[in-house]
Amino acid sequence: MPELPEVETVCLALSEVLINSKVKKIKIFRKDLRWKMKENVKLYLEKDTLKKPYRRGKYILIPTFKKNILLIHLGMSGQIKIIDNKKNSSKHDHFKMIIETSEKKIFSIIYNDPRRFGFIDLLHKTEIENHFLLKKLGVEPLSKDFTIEYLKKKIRKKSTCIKNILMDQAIIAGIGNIYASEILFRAKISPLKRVDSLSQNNLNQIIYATKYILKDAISVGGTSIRNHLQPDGKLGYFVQKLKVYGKTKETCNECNNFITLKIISGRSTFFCNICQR
DNA sequence: CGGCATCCCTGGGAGC
DNA sequence: TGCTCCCAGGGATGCC
Repeated sequence: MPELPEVETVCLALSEVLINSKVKKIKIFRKDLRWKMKENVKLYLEKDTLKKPYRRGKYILIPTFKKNILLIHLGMSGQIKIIDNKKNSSKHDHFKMIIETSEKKIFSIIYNDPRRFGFIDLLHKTEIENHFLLKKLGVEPLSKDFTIEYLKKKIRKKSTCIKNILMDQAIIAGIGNIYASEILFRAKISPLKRVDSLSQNNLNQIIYATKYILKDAISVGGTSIRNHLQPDGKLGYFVQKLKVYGKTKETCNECNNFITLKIISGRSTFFCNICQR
């Protein structure tokens, strides 16, 4: 499921219950996710108290009072569930954290991931800068640092198409396959357009569209497709606002031309070949 | 170095 | 209904 807006939605939902919650118990059902989960996740986290979660790219980071950080990546199929403590665990629940909130309520936080492309890690606050996954990440697209100067610098000497740039986590952190298509439709630029042929105006359109689409998606709880739900079980309504993603049997709402599907770097890419140039 | 293919894993939907 | 095939929102790795 999870691109930046979905991960942000998860962070917001976790913030509601996690801040100042005490970790009563950790249960690890499976360690072999994308990388093997370390034993210290359980050792260090139990009895610690959690602080406000935040997001970096598609990673969720949950700091603790003992200056550790719980790092969660949802991969392709990972979900966080906030549920009643008494509920039985389901298939593909790999990690469970029982917490007691500052109001003495008990919840289970579940990490469920059928494909196990996700990852859970625990690191000390000081290790954040050098973490092998986090240190590669590019700019936050919703931050002030995502500027035309930044983008120009990053695409200099590159010849690949703009869609690959939007999806490159080392350049912009958090955009995945759905939002790359939606952003480029909004910007009216073809996903196939080589970055060395983009005008100043094109780059500005891309930056504007990126911020617009991501903010809009966050405001409605992300996109629910393929069973992905928000942590409280609610749907994310951006699925109703998708203009091109998965719409090959439908027409462009601007020009009535059928939406085109093309595989770019192995990923399905949707666009209107009339409106997007 | 850049760009692309391949691989990790399971489930759901399409098509027969 | 049941089987097979293909596809899936991520990202590291290895090859050219």
